[in-house]
Amino acid sequence: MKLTAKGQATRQRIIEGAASYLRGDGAASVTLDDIRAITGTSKGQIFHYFPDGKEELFLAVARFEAGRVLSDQQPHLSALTSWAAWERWRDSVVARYRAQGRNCPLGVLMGQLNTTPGAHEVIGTLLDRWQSELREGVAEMQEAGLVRSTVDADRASAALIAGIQGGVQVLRSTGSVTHLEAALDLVIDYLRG
Amino acid sequence: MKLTAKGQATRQRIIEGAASYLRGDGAASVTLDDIRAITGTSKGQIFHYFPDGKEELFLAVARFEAGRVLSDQQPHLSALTSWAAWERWRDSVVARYRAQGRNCPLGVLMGQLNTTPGAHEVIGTLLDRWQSELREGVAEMQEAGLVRSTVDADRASAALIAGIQGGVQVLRSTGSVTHLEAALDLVIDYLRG
DNA sequence: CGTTTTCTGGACCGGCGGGTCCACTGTGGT
DNA sequence: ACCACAGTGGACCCGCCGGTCCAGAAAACG
Repeated sequence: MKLTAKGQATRQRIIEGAASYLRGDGAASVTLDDIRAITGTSKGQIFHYFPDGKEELFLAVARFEAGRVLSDQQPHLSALTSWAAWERWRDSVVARYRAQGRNCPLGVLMGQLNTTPGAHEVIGTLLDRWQSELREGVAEMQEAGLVRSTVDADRASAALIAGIQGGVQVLRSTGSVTHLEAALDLVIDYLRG
Repeated sequence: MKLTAKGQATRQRIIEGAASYLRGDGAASVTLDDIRAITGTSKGQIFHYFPDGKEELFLAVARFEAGRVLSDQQPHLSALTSWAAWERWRDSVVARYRAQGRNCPLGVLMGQLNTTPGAHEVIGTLLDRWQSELREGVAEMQEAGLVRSTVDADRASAALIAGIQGGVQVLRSTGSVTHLEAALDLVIDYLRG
């Protein structure tokens, strides 16, 4: 499908409008009609830019949001070379999710995209990238002699990912970030030895 | 509402039938008609036993499943008094979720019950109970001198809960239990000092 | 027994929401 | 200027699904 500049802009407007809607309150479930209203478009346009309909659109939004998850942690995530940097990263993660509160755009999206292969792929890619940045950070700390070399960087980064995911999940049901903080702090303490 | 013995039995059949259906494959979303077919009942019965319809029924199923989550960890969960006991508990959790695989009944249920207060309450209660058993276990280990007293039992149990939740979430998207294992093992290592 | 209450089956309804269609309006290229 | 094709609006369709209703079977109760 050929897209002119105008077309590109509209397509992007749909994706970002949907994303920003999901970031707001009261977005337990989303319909194409919601998105149409919010983005000031029409059914025709939605199916013009996303011929496969809901799934294709929602996947695009999910990819967009997944990108934000990582970029919101920058520049800290890519430079975990000192304890101070780790702390800054930890704080940025907590701040981001505290601000997000109970509304988890990706969570809602995953709930709607009922376990389609594409949905798994988006989440899988996100977690992979995320974890390898963390693993890299741990490895660098080890090379600098700041983390004992007996620590398994793979396992530690996996535990961080799990802790964050779980912390966010708890945040979604209880509205509290204490679990997220506990998980992050405990793993960092573990790395400190 | 008065329920005869027969009525009780039917009601329970509906709940357990729905639960067992959710435990199986291909249950990305569930409709009342699915449940009707599976449990060999009729619309009339469903609304007879669950006058508030879908939400009431699904909450009942969620409570049932939440109970299973804890009872599946027994007797280990309530007797975390030695490192061997902790290992047995860890193994039982991993085994349970490995067997469950990608199908997370509670996860699906939460996806359908769109953030109703009742849903949060069920999850909140489950996590509270779970975490206090763990905190109790950590405290007992400290009293026995097996865990250093500087460890914050509250934080450690919160981190465990987060790690488990996140591990299960990763399992749901990737099909792998490595994150769950990493989180559990790292926290237990941390407790060991 | 009879009667009252519970239990069961299933036809039916209404609206919600994804998806289709088509006519109309730009816009870019030659 | 024209034409082909991208972009836009919105009416319309239809299957799904939660929920209603009622009639009849079956218990419980006196």
